[in-house]
Amino acid sequence: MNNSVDCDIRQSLDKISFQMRRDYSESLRELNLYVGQDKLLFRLWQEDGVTQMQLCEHLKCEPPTVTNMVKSLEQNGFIYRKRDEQDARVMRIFLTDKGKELEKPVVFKWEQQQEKLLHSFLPEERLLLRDFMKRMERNLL
Amino acid sequence: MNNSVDCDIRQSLDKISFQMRRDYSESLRELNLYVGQDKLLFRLWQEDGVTQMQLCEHLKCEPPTVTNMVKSLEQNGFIYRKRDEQDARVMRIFLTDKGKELEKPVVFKWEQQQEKLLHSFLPEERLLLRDFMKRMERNLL
DNA sequence: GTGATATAGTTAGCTTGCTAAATATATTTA
DNA sequence: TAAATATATTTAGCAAGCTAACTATATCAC
Repeated sequence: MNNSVDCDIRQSLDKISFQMRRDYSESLRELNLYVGQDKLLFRLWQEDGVTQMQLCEHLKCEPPTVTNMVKSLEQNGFIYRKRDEQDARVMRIFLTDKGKELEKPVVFKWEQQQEKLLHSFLPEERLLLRDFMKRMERNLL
Repeated sequence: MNNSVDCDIRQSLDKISFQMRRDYSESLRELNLYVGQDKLLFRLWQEDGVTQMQLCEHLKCEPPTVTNMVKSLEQNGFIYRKRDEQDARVMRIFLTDKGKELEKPVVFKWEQQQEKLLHSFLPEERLLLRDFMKRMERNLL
């Protein structure tokens, strides 16, 4: 029954991603963030003043999603928007001090979550698992 | 750098679940379903006339989420609601014929998705992968 | 039986996601 | 130069999720 193994894998993946998202979401609420906003901020920690279009590409989501996320993050004082001087269509997004301060605690939460997910895995198992994950990732392209 | 492997695994998992959800969501639209509704229907295919509370437990989500999903599925004619005769607080959910007919095409879509995710994996790799997934699942409890 | 508590479900309002359609600005083309 | 097209963003409205607060019904305790 090859199929039942496949089915187990799909269901397990489903449970893991659901549970991770929920746990992580709850954990981020302590920082006054919603799940997904950390990924947007991560792009800004790498390079400040990025356009919404660039955020779209990084988050692999559609423009209206970015509009909403940016609006929420701006209302909470983590970022601010500035219209580009060369091209009046584009909005550039900048971190406030409050937004910059989130980097360390967010990265710490990522590490916490990784550790929770993987604590029972030996180093060589982690390498193999990474290989499997990357292969599945490619399969979905 | 054990940490960079862990980080890769978390990010990869994130990408896989995001992409799977998106692909699957798109695929379900052909059946006029939204992602997540299939899981609710699955519970009803196993046992018709279940209460909303039981759906909550099965979906591992909160009561308002079920209220909304049930409302949407009812409006689209896949299920209907009936108040319990013994206990006037509880709502029992039943499949319509239209809802029953979805079982086969939905299961087919699950199989399609499994195959897409795993097509490059050998049978023994799938067994090992399943083991890894189950271990991660347990780690999150 | 009356009052307190527990249970089932709903409503309101927030988030991330989406699509379709609208707006504003740039660029290209005739 | 004027019209057509392309690009960046926003708005409206939908879905799954959530929490907090509410309603309605049951049950338990006195």
